[in-house]
Amino acid sequence: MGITQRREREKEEVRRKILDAARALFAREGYDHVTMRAVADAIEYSATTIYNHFEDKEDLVEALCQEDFAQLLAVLTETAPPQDPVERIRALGQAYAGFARRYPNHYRFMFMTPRDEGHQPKPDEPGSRSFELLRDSVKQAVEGGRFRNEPVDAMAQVIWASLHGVVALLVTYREEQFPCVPPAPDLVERTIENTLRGFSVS
Amino acid sequence: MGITQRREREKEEVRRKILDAARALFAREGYDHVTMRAVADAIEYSATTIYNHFEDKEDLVEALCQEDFAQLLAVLTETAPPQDPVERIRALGQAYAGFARRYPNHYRFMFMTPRDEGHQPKPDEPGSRSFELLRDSVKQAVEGGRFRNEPVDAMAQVIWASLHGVVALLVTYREEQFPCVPPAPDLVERTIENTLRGFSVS
DNA sequence: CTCGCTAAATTAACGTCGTTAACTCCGTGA
DNA sequence: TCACGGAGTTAACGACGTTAATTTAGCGAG
Repeated sequence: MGITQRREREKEEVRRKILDAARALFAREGYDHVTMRAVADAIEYSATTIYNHFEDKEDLVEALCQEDFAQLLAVLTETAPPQDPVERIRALGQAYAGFARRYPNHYRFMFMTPRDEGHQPKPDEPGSRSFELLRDSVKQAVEGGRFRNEPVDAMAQVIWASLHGVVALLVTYREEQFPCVPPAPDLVERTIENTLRGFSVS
Repeated sequence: MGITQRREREKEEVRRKILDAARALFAREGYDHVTMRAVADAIEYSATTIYNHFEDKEDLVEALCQEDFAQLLAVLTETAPPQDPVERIRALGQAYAGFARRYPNHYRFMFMTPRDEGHQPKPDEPGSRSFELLRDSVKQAVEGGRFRNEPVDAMAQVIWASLHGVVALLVTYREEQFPCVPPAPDLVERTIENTLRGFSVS
């Protein structure tokens, strides 16, 4: 009686194929330039088959996005985290920036594309978990007297925002497209350092 | 013999109508959701007329974008700039953030949309001029001993990046869509303050 | 006055996109 | 053996950006 199970497994395989093909195309071309037909072509199915596995294009990309958040969380946790909380925030920032620059199109959709109105992240989702990593480190930095005594959530958000800003610019603009002057080669590091310095007790 | 001049003036009027209608729609709906046909409908012309005035949709939005950069520059310069350089950076940041939050769809296209590969800003363009305002203030802050003695361009970029980060997040996500915790109500101010504090001499 | 030219505007159409409807095919269970 | 259900396909719809062909209007030259 494992028939329906085999059916489900086969269906899951096709779903995986779609997701993998979509991710490859998506990482190379970006959301707009990836068509449902192109994804279908890549796995040698007809375009309408995708609609047996996903509601629509947004649903497909949303599923992709969830996996990307999981991968980001993996990147943030895989390297042995330093004991020192400030050092750990530094490492988290570097890993975060590395992920963003390695997968700019994914980053664009994860953090630079408006979400559906109804959608809101649950506490156990990888996205929230990633932020918790940062928040916990900030909390420890405060408790250890390394950071100023300000609201932990707000400080974590400021750090995230500042870091997001620099990678968002680098993901969006080519070097020669920066206004006035090209980006400093160590702009990411400088932003991380300045943000940490701002919160550190002298 | 002012005939050709009148002709040009009339043509310019239509161009203005297109730009104004496009801006209104664009500010409300965002780039993707504004169609050439909708713009044409709004000014009661046929869609193809737009192509007598603009190369294509990207050219139209690019022209719009140039005007928006000019308006941003106006916003940044209209209020009397404080004498104190650090205070001036603060005021610039507040004005910049205010612009972004008042015109989120414009901000999205100005600073969050990849540019054509060939395009690169000229030094006298409003975009570059705006950045120069910030850079000059940073330079004065350094010379006045208010800021650390680090490369001025890099510091200005860090400030811009950090500020961009916070407004980009606020422009992209609704309050309930932030991971884990909703955004601190004064997140913009906190980000500005922390960034300035990071560069200030103790 | 009229003819022909120029240029702006329009209508019609093309190719592509996301998506839906109708149909085919096939393994399964009665 | 046969009806069922679901995965997959083909065909098609409506909307989009854009282009080609056509119309229209105003001006100068004969």
